[in-house]
Amino acid sequence: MAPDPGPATAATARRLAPRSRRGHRTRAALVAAARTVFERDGFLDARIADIAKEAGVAAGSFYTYFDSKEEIFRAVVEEVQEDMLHPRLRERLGDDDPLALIDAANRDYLLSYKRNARLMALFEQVAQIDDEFRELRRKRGAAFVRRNAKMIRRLQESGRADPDLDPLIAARALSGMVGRIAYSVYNLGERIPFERLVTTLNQLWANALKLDQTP
Amino acid sequence: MAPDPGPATAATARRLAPRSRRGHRTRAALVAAARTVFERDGFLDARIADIAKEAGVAAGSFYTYFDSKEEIFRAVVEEVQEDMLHPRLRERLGDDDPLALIDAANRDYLLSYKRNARLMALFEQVAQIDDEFRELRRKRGAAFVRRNAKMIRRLQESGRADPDLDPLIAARALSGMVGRIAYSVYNLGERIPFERLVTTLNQLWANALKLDQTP
Amino acid sequence: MAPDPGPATAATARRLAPRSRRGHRTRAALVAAARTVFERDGFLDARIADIAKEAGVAAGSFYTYFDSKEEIFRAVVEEVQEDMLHPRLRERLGDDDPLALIDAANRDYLLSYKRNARLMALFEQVAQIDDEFRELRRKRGAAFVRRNAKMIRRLQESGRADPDLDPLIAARALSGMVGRIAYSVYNLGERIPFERLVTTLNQLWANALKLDQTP
Amino acid sequence: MAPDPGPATAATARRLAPRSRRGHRTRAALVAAARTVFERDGFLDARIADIAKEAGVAAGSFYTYFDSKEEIFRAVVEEVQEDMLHPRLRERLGDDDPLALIDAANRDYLLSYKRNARLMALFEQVAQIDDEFRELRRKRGAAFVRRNAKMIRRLQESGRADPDLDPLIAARALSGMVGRIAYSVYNLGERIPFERLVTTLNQLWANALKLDQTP
DNA sequence: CATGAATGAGAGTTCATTCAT
DNA sequence: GATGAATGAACTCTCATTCAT
Repeated sequence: MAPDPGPATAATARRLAPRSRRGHRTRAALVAAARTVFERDGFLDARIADIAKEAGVAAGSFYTYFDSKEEIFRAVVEEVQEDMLHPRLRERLGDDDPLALIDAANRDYLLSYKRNARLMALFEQVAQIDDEFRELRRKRGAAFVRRNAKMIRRLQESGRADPDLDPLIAARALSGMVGRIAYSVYNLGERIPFERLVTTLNQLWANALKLDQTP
Repeated sequence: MAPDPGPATAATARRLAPRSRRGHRTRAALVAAARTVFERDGFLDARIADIAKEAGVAAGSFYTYFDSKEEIFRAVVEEVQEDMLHPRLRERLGDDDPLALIDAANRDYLLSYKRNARLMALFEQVAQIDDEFRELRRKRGAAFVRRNAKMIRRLQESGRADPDLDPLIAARALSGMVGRIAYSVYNLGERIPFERLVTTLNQLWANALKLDQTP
Repeated sequence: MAPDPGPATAATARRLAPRSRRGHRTRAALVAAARTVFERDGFLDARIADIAKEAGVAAGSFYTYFDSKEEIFRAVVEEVQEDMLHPRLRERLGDDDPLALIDAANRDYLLSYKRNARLMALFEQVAQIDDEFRELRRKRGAAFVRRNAKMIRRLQESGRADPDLDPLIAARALSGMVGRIAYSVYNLGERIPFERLVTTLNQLWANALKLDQTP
Repeated sequence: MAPDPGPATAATARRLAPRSRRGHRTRAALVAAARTVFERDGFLDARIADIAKEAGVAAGSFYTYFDSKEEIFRAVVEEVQEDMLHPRLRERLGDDDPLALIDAANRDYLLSYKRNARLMALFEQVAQIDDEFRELRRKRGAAFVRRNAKMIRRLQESGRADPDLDPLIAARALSGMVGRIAYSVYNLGERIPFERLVTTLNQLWANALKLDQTP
């Protein structure tokens, strides 16, 4: 399974939210432009002026809605949050078959990672630079890990998973495994066919937890 | 097991190497100062002037030996290479007990990561920014993965590991798992006691490969 | 006669042209300031910061309109182009009296050279340093030469000029003669009274072409 | 005829002249290297360090013999002086045939210019930058002009040249004509075959002075 | 609200010149 | 004399941010 992005961080908008319709349009244009520019140039090389130009507004207008590059980046990230929330997953949480659950989680995570690969790389980059985003990333990972740890613990309790494993560390390790390989494949360009990747990750999870040996 | 840093990258010094004893001292002072400043301020916030000042030389002297921050960073990384080479590992490559081998590899990797944690984080940061270092990191990882894939294949052939696993993908996933958790623990500050961590990783490897089911 | 500056080189402004009235004022102030500073300090010793200060703007504002010293120098030169275009000359091109034509050309050239002497010297200096301006100067000279060569050829055909002369080389030589002496007088300070200079150059042209011997 | 370089300017060596044989060798190597580097890179882009390297000596050694780039440039120029002095010309000064005299002067000048074209361009460049060299160039030209003016005056007195010409201005103009066209051909690359050039210049001189009409 | 020009601190970089060895 | 490393003043250029219109 994979990192849980957690609930969308409430945008503590430092600047006022737009009140007019025109304001909404401008703000939205800026956020869209920022995503384009960030994905094209990376966070560091993206200039405020470029974002404004891409949005078709004057440079100064940027500051009507955002205080800094970090702030608009947060807005961009928030826009993508929903897509990363794996809504289908929740429905299956009641599912009794751990293998099906693992498959769904891995599949969902990899698909949504693929859809937003460029942005995920950006997020990684910014997390290396900015404490706020590092913390944000940590929180997402932690939520993920918590959920997986809970699942492992439940499986151990019902005698379906290796009882010797430390459930929290295992959850961390296995979540990290999926997150890392997604990064390698969709951002560094390592070529692994999708089905093959999902299948292997499922096997590794199942084996690691000894799911099939303790019926 | 964990990423193999591979052989030390030859320093393609663009500026001339020092020819006098004094020059050697200055160059070394700069590299040491750079490590200090990078670890303190991060790569981006480190200024050439600060590195020079920390080394006790004039700002211009930096350019006697290096062309850029990237170049001195490379020199810093190269200095640490040796420590990351796990020399003990090779000796045990002939070892017949896969569990012992895995334990040694994980243990070595985590220890050397811990010793150079700050620098590893820096390396990660720079790899997110600079293509040259991204590629360097990729190469290290690939060497690691190759070695692990070979081991997995051998174990499969001798009937001691799950034959259904794709050895290359499994190697990638499991190597990534170790690398990622090392980063979490030693750079993001997730608290996991060392022995506990090693033991759990060993278990996860052993389970994932189904080492104990095919005697 | 003398070098033809040719049509004004279109300003391939690399930075954006000003869009507001204020912007126009600032840009114009910079160009004026540049001329002042260049004429005072020469091209090499002129610093961007001095030009900005002379224009009464911040140093950084220079880069709103120009990318380099070369570029603002081009703008300065272009501003002076018009004055160097000898508009009166064209009107007399139909003139039938070659002596009057030559007198007009020499007189016009020397007068406009005198008016812009400092700038002409600068232009010469920069042409010695920068290929773009060397080429620009070459083009101007060539246009001049072409025109004079055409005149010589016509005079030869109508039997009014020495038929033994190579018209192109003669045009080059005589054009160069005027250009060079203008430089000597107005930039190196060789003292020759204006009328005397014009008269002598006219005589030399007339004699060199043998105008008065072939009626 | 053409600019007279005048007598070699005494090198007011600011640094001591070399006393040892080794010193002589080093100094000579520096001057030779300087010529190479100047001709390759131009005066402005030539760095002291490059000259020293080209000479195969340490950067600091430069200052054992020269105080500045200007000073070593003067040494380079002085080395070439002799070649520019047209020794053959003097022998023919007694020659009675003005046409032969003019031909010899133009021919000699153009040939020596061609031989040292790159250096002449350099000299021109430096004269645009440095007052000392501007003055040096002016003096050379003046000597040339004086000699030609004297010749013109003599021809006028003996009734063999146009008596209406101002001899000094004519000398300046015609000397400049040759100097300028030599520059165009050998430094700007305007293509004129040598014999054609000499012949045309001779004709222009002869015509301009009306040599053949006043027997 | 939008505009787009102005600001100016701050970093990188060069290289002539000095000087201890 | 020769070496080559150290110096540091000087200058360019960038761009986030402000602000008058």
